Amino acid sequence: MAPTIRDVARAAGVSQATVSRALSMPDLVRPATRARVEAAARELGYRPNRAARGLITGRTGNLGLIVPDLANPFFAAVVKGVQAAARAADHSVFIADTDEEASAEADLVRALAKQVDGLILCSPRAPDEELASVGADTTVVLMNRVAGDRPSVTVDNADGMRQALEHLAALGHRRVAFVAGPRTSWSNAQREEGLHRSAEAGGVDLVHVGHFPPQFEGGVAAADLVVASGATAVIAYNDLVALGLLSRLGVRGIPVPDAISVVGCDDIGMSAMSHPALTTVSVPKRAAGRATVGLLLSLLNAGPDAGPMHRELPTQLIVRGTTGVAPISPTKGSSR
Amino acid sequence: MAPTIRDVARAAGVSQATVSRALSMPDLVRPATRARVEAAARELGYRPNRAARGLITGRTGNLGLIVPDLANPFFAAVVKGVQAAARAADHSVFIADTDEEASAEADLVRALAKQVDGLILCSPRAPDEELASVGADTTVVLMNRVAGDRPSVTVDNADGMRQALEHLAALGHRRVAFVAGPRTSWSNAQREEGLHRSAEAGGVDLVHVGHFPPQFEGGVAAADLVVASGATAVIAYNDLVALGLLSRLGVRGIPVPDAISVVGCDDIGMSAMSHPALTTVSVPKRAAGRATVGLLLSLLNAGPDAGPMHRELPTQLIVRGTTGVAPISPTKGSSR
DNA sequence: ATGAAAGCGCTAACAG
DNA sequence: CTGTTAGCGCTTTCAT
Repeated sequence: MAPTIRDVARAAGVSQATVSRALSMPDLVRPATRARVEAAARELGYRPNRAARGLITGRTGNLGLIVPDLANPFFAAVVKGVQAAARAADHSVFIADTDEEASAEADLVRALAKQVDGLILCSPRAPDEELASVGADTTVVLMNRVAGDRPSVTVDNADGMRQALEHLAALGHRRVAFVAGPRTSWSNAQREEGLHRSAEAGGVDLVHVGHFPPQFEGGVAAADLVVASGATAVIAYNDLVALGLLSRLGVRGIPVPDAISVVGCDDIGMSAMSHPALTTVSVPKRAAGRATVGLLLSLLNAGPDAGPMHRELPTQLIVRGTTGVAPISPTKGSSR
Repeated sequence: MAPTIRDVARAAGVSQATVSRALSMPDLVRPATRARVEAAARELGYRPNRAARGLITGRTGNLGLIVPDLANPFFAAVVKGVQAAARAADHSVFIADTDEEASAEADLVRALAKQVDGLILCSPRAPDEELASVGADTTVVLMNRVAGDRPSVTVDNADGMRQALEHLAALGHRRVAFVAGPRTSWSNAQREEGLHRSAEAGGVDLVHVGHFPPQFEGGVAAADLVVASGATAVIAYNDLVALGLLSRLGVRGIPVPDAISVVGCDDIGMSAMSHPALTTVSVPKRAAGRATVGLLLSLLNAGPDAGPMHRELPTQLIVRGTTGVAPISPTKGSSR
């Protein structure tokens, strides 16, 4: 049986209350007493039971994180950022994966709400209305999503798209395709919107290519549509899709970037490894994870008026090998 | 304030104990009463406080999972398997990432031990001695590692290597390199050993190429050594390394599989997407995660004599495009 | 500065 | 079948 605070109290010859104080509010006990308590605690290998403490303080020291898909390297990176920040603040984190199913989100929130001080919903797929009703009994902050006036951390998707489009325009591209991600993704909406604005401003034709799952396979499936669209460049919802695009273009023998330029989004590790390396809009994944934990913690510690409830992190285009000058004669309708 | 069991009891006009029973041991209360309780609970949106329950039952309903690196797709897949199985058993899971640092493992175990019913250490990097002392106060099961008589779930690494080597031998390869992973990885040791045995049996020369980090960069760094070794085929510690190998070979203009064959291990999603697609030893990642949760849960429910304390899952070679017949004149010492 | 006692939300005897 | 009582490990008044 693990030692309890009573054991320590007995060993140190003080009351439970004193042990409690010595350990969590050290300046409330005489140094000599504190030393005795600390010695006894160390001796016995005492570790306070957080659940019991939580029962009374109302704080569990736990955070929850819900993501659409852990197998997606983007979310894996976010998780690492969240982890690191939580650990630094001496919190543990529950992680749950919805498998891209919007309906699972509310369930998971309910399941976790009672066991955590706060919850991070990363890129939630549920519609705004549903999101609004969720998590009444715990603090929740959104990441990669804005909904009502829920606190949130986002990245500047629109600006990233602007950078990408200006880069392509500067290379002479006048017809650019966008391979859209999940319909329910807020980031996708942001990216589309940013793209439309920039395309208009820059006199670029924007071709919208269906919605595809945010995975390699999505890109593979989208590639032929992109080619047929006559675009000389394509921006993908994310790097996974861009990589799928690259793969299918390779199979069809369409040279990148000579015949068509490709831009991804997120800058997952893998994208630097493709051949040629993928030009992509880098998103600060780890930093966003850390920032979200920071926001959540400040909310918990200082209440809702502790500062700004929204934070937006910058994005940055990274030019690598998949973008080049537009071909003289666009590959309109055929690849020859 | 969230409703407590008292609120429900009052609303239903029964005692707390009856509510507790109605909800967790339904057959101990009269159907009519049960219905009243259930109605009241639903009405109030009552959700039992698991921490409070845990305080008395000694069961938290939480599991802990510690992995070396969430950004590694292999572990991401494992995590998904663990997640799914835990959720099915109505358990939540704490996940922690050690960043490949062996010393972080013990700390994390200590931090989590009190809050979980059991802990899964996935591919722990700590030495056996250290592992033995860890987790006295909670049930821990190992995954991808055997240490003492700790319960564990592993995969048949040696057999996977055998399959890979026999495949290569059948293609005429007589000199095969192995790019080793982390020195502290048990899986790596298993793979090396399996390889040595099979190489001896099959009359194949095995060349051991240093230890490299289990990442893309590791493979990039190893490629030139492999080429210089005169091997006509190479087996990598894992797919990430194999992909790095492929990349560097591509840069050097060495055709795969014509000049050299490449085999990976793990079968992470990405490996089917390379060009050519990677031949690899598939490891049942999700299934291993599920099996580990199963073992842990049976340990918790039925005690240490509930059945076998070790499970080994099979591995399976998947032949794709990076392996082919050995070149007539091996690329001994040079690539021309 | 320290101790005694109350109680967080829940379940487990033990009566009835 | 159901209510009463005790108490899990801890923090927090309230005394002293």
